[in-house]
Amino acid sequence: MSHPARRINNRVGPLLDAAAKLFAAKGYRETTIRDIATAVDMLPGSVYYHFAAKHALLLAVYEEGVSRVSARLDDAIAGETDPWQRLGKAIEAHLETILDQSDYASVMIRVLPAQVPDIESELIRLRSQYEDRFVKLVDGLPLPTTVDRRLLRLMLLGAANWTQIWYRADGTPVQVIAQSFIDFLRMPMMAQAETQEPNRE
Amino acid sequence: MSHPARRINNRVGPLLDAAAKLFAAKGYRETTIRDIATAVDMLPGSVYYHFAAKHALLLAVYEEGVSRVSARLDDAIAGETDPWQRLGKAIEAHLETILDQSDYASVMIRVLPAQVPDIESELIRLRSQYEDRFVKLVDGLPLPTTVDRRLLRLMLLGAANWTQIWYRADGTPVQVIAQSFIDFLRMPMMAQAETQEPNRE
Amino acid sequence: MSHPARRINNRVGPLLDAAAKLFAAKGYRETTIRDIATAVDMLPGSVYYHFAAKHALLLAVYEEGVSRVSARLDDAIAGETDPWQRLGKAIEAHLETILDQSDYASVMIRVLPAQVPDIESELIRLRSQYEDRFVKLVDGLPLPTTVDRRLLRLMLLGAANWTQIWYRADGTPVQVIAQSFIDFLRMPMMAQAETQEPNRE
Amino acid sequence: MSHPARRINNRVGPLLDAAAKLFAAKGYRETTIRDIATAVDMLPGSVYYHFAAKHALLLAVYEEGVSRVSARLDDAIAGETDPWQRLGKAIEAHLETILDQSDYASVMIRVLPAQVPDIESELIRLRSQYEDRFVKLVDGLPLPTTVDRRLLRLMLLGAANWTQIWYRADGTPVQVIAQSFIDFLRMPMMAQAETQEPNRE
DNA sequence: AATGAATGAGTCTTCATTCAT
DNA sequence: TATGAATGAAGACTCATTCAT
Repeated sequence: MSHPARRINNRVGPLLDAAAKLFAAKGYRETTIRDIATAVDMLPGSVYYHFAAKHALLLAVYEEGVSRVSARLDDAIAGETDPWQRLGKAIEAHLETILDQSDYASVMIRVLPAQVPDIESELIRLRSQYEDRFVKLVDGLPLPTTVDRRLLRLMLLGAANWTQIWYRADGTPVQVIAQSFIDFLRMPMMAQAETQEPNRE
Repeated sequence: MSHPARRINNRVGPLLDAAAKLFAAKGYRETTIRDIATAVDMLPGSVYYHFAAKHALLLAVYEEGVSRVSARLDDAIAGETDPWQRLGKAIEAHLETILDQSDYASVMIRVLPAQVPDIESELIRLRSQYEDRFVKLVDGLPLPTTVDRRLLRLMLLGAANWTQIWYRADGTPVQVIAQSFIDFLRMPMMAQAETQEPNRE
Repeated sequence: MSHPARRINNRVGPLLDAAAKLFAAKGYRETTIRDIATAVDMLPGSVYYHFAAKHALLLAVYEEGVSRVSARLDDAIAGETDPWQRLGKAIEAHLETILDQSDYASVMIRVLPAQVPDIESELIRLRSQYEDRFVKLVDGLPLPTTVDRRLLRLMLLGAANWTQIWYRADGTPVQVIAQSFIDFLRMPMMAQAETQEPNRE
Repeated sequence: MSHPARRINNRVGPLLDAAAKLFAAKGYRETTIRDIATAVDMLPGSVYYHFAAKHALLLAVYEEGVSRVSARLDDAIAGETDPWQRLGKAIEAHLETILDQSDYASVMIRVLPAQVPDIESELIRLRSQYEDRFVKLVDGLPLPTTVDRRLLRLMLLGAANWTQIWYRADGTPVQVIAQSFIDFLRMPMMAQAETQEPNRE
């Protein structure tokens, strides 16, 4: 009752949004507190009323980022039972979130924990909290025992994360990218290739 | 050969080496001119006798990086004729260079052109000059016509570049990583999986 | 009794207590309004409802400090008639108050008027209001006319105030320190020394 | 040969002088890097070419301060053999240095180690390095065994250091102050007082 | 009586860069 | 070739203070 409208007129939300957008677009070091403050029409010093340090802002963004991709991913695979379908949906959700839907999630991929020593361990923890989902997803795949599942996961996730470097919103749709990545792994390229180039051995 | 004048002055070499090592280890923004100068027992101001700006150092490193991976890659695929073998060797050379052998090449992967607006376009040009090799390599692959070769290349290269994030020198050997990446694409996982689940056709 | 209005509001007391404790422990500059507010479970802005400025808080603490040491001292010498005894008791009261019993009094010794230009003169006035007692005390001493009573007082008070720098609650008791200081002045050290080293001339 | 005139055009000297003067006059916290820089006609940032941090400046001042008072004191007592004479000369040297002759030495007395946590221990070490001289000086005194030499020293040094609070260059000369402090301790005040007021009871 | 939210002036510090020597 | 000494613009952060509610 004494704080009926705690959320009203809350500047923390916009502040985080601005931080997320800028961290995602320019990187952590390249973004200044002034940039963020200006974006929400504040003075630099005022930011410190809400966050004790620049890295506290990043941490909050990271947490929200993890929270969002995680939720999005869990949602996406909720209905699926086929292991490959599940992984496909997961990658699709991953890409959609980090490329299109959430600056928070983008930051989580773009900013490396090692760049912010003050909170490196927290950042690492948050990241793996999310990436663990892929461990399980890949573990669920019906694969020959010879396949190194860890490498498979790292390959897929690496490829997905690297899309941040080349993805353009006006190019190949995210869904196509995601589906292609999965297909590249599932489809027997060699076999097909051999069909193309009949063996004459 | 490509830098005849550079050999005349024996300080430029060490300077670039130091810059490459530091850019690779800490990143561009995180590395100061003083860091680099100190590493070669110079004073910050002295660096400017050799390079007009910090970004000129980066550019030189990038050039050398491209030069080195390119040479290494060309060398690696020189003897190979089989398209998949060629790509495999290329990825192996790529990974070996950026992970183990050359700080110059590491920088080329680690430092994003957009981080250095002053020379962004040159950096992009240098990158693609190298990556074009993979365009050709993937084009050379015997693939079903349905395969989007651009996406295939981006996936493979993305996965390869992202290894910088998780690779540890005392873990899985580079060659194994490279070969696995190729195998994941060539081998019909679905089919194999079905093999695992014996076909009752 | 001396602050009838102050009792009405029960927040001013704790506020001053906290300010006194912090000023005494860390110094004036080193203590922030937030430190003080936090100590009484308030917000920084709320402090300004009670005090117009940080230095107003200090002034109030100073006043209370002077009031406390003065009362304590007056009390201590009330029954004494022997001038040296009176001085001894005074020093003892002084030390007890500034070292052990009152953060308010500590502040009065620790914080120099010159550190707070806004209220420098008030602070000086308050200090001397207290120190004047020692002027009288020393004036009351039966001393050779050659003795510069001002210097004697300044020496004694200086020595007493400086105890703040080295005093530890678990070391020499305050009473012993006070008595020693007086004894050092009264006792004929030279003569005693000569007694110790009997002249055998 | 390559640095024949290393000391020529040296700004470190003036810089330290300015720092010492300002620290002595206003205190450590109250003095800004800008104050110091302005005093030597520099920009704030330039100070950092010579000293890595504000507290590094203070440390250098402290060291020089200790060095100066120590030398001055050692010099002053060099010729003296009588223990009280030696102590007297020492106090005189002490007071002259911290009151009149050296801002460096003043700082050493004025700025408390606890005010600068970063270098607190070094500051304490430097202080005691100097104060140890007084331990020896007081130990050398022919005193009744009942006298607590530690307290005697602390009293004397405390009184001396506190002169910084009240000393005015146009008042009692330093030599007189020093001599009086010693006399107060040596002379049998009680006895003299009794002489002055012969008991006729 | 107190709070939440800010302000703005100022703090120490960093760092790419310059330039006379 | 290189250095010593700076510059200046910017960076993160601090803190006493204000004020509408």
